[in-house]
Amino acid sequence: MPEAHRCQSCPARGSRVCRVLTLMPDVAIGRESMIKRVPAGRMLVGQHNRTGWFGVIVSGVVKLTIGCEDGRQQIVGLQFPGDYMGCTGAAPSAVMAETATKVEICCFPQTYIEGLLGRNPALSRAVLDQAQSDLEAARRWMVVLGHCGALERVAALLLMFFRRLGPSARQHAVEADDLFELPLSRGELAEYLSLTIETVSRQIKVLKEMGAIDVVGRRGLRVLDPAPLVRLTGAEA
Amino acid sequence: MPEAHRCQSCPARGSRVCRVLTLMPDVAIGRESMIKRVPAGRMLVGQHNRTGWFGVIVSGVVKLTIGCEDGRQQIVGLQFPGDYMGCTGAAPSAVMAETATKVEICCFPQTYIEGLLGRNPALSRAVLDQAQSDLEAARRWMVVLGHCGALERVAALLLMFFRRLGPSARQHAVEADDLFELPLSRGELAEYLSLTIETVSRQIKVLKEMGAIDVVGRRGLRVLDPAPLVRLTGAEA
DNA sequence: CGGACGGTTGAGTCGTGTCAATGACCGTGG
DNA sequence: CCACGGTCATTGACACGACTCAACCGTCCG
Repeated sequence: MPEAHRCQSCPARGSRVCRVLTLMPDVAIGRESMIKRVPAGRMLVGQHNRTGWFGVIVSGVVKLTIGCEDGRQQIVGLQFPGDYMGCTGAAPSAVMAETATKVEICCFPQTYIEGLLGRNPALSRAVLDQAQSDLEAARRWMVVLGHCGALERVAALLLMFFRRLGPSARQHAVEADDLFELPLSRGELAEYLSLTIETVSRQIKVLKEMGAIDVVGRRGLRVLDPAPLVRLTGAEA
Repeated sequence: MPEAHRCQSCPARGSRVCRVLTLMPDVAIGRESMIKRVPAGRMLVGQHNRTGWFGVIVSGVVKLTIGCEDGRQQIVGLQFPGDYMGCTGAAPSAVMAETATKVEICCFPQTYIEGLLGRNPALSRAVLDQAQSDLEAARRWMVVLGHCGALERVAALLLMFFRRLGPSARQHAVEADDLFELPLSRGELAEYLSLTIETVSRQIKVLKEMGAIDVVGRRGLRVLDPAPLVRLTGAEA
């Protein structure tokens, strides 16, 4: 498929990195990049491993985790469509990447991207911008973990999913039903929120009884009224 | 003072950004940069303000905070000598920067650095590298806040100060006494650790009774035995 | 249909926050 | 130089929230 076509219909085409890449005259995306399709629950980047590639997520959600000595692991970030993957830094990282859902990634070989970064300031600027916005996001999340109780944490996370994956973010606006699928299991929600599964479950129940959300099955979520969620996350207790 | 002299004796000269800057032939640091001297407790970057400058910390500690609606604020990061300040990103940030101690910063005008970044891939690479290592540090700290109890958190922070500010990091190795000064008050320690002042105080007492540390006055700290601190932070409970 | 897994619900404990009082440090002014 | 006051730090008693342990339930597979 010619790269013009592939990118034009790509959900990630609006991202900082992709905007720059598609504008670069000497980059033939169709020839250099490759769409990786990965099922859920697969490890993309192991601890202290370099990737060998650099990619932009086209669809799906990737969780970034750090493993603890006791065997448990904590989720320290989530990557959505448009975000890039694959550390461009030389230093090996303690952060691992694992697919939370089925994922499609548009991948370039690491060496190819490294060359581009050295030659093209606009690209490194785009990558820098995203790294800084990731950093900002991580710091804002630290505040949630620090100042907020269990209910507020759950509300903040569900609200985030609603905003990034909910019907408003979807391509087909015709979709009348505002039901969408959570990319994480209860256990993963707990790992991200630094809570136990039981507490997460209880707080979801509370939000349900408040009339803010509706839960269908294990992963289905409907936001009936965003206002209580916003109120909870805005005014940290 | 000629820039060669100033940089040669600068404590920050080993940092990624400075290494690149001093190697750039067209940069006359002495002409473009300016050493800012700021007393403790001064706001460097307010909320949603752009800085107008870009700088590398020469001495002192800067705390990065995010303000909450309830008036309280949380510390989300600390910047030490060698780290850069001043967001190069276009987006205004919710993160504020405030001096924790007396601070010296080697500052460049924002416009000057922006031009350099657009022209010089090595510099943007250096900035990108530090942004990514800041990101990694923020994520590792999230794990501390998430998985660790009060004692472990305090131990982790004191150990970090010991490593970055302690006698081993000092220029004059002749200094026999391993006493050093904490850059943060108890209240600030609490804000960084997401604990209360009282809890911080109690845990410091515990560490003292373990024989790991000795506290002199309000800010003096002596690490008598790093081992218990390392053990506490390594094996998160 | 039945097992297995993930999720929900309940009772009890422990840790940290809260509130309140005391104590130590460090400026200021006499 | 010392007395004083304010701020910061320490210590104690108590309450509340989240974790732990344990049982149950629903859903999704074979």
